[in-house]
Amino acid sequence: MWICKHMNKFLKEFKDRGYFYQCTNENDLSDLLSNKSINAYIGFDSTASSLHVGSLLQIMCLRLLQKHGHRPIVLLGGGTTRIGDPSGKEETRKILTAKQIENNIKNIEKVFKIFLKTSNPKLKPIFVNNYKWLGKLNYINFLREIGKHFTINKMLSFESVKLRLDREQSLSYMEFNYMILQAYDFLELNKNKNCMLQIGGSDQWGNIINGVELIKRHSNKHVYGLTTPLITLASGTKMGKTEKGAIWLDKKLLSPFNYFQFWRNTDDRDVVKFLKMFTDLKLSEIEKIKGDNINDLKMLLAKHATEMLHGNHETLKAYETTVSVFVKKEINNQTDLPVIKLKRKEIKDGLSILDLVTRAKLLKSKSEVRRAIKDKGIKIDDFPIENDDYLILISNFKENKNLFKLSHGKKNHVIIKLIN
RNA sequence: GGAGGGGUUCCAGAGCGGUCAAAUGGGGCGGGCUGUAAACCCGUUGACUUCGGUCUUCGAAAGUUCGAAUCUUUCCCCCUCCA
Repeated sequence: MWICKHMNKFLKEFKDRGYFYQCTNENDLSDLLSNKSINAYIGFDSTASSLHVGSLLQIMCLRLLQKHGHRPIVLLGGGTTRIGDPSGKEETRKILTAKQIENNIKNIEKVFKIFLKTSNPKLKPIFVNNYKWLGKLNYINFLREIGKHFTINKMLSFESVKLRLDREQSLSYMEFNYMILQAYDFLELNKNKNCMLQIGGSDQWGNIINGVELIKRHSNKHVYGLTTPLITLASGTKMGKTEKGAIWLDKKLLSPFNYFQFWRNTDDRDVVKFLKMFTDLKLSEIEKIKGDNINDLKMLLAKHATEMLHGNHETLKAYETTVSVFVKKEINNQTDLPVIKLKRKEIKDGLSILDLVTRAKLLKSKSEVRRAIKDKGIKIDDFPIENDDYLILISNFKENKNLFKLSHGKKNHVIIKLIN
């Protein structure tokens, strides 16, 4: 434990928060981080139009870096996304068009501008797109300058490659080159942005090492790699994707209320871990409160996590909606729940509950609604609908209230509002 | 190049001429218990329905048959073994 005394503060917190998986030359890295302010990068996939919580740990790493006076470089892979990383993938990925990728990058940048906002110009994130250099590569020069540093023997031994070969799944030459390109990215960032460290998920270890070694051979400089663990939930699934879809970090794709609910519904066993990982609460503080009521902790987690992404105002709304839906069981106009508007004339002769539930997107088909009704799973203001021939009428709207709550199960609610 | 095995509903995986919208398990969804947990228990899990049924699904196309996921032919794709 003698190392701890000297351990760099950033690294210490990195470990204490549970971000650490492995790193190259820890002692040297620790010294470097203590002695000066460095630039460090993480590459993000640009295959989707936004990021989801699966990338949040990485983002938090950059945030922590910034907090300790280092500057984050965000690499959005316009070049490598055109290739597709074979790591952890069983099949060749779909190739996106240049236009799609550019749009994705633009949208993803917004996420970082939120999480990495700072008033210190020296710590502002640097955004880079590797298409800028990868797109210009000259094949012959590249082979001579970079390719000579890679042996096929070694490349074949990488987990990502081995897996595909062992299973006799095809691995295209294009994908096989992915790791070289990522290594080249690091070299490029080292040369032009003085980047000394690459961080990534543990599945990126091989790719990161390649970069570290390439820089050593090519430029005779020492740089470092650091990886984070793959987070699996206590329930055993991967973080970020639920049955209902990905937990997007974009309110157009997932409302702040649903984002809040995602955190509120964290498994008991993960709560303290997530408080450390995904909030800015001090570790000493978390130690103090970790024995508190588990549901209070979940609310705290949800509040902090949502606030970081969606801001104060949206979080308050999400919080109040949560309280009104799950605690007070009342609804009001200031709700974050989706609102479906009904015109008076639409319900004059009655509107089928089947149509209303599908229109509210609580369920996809009328058959599903019928089944749900049989199971007592469709409720209006918490009273289960008994029959699937139920009709919505003006009388459903109580006096001096022009709305009611329509629910599927305990967690899916929609406000139905009467308009003229 | 030779020999064989297979593609089934979200996934795994039965079915091998009618009783098959298709066993079973997982997952999902709903209900119960609770704490908007976990575990457990129950129900449900193609679409439309006037609840009588109707329509679309078993790799693709064509065919045999009163009738096909099940048989035949062609095509596409996977896998195992031998060279």
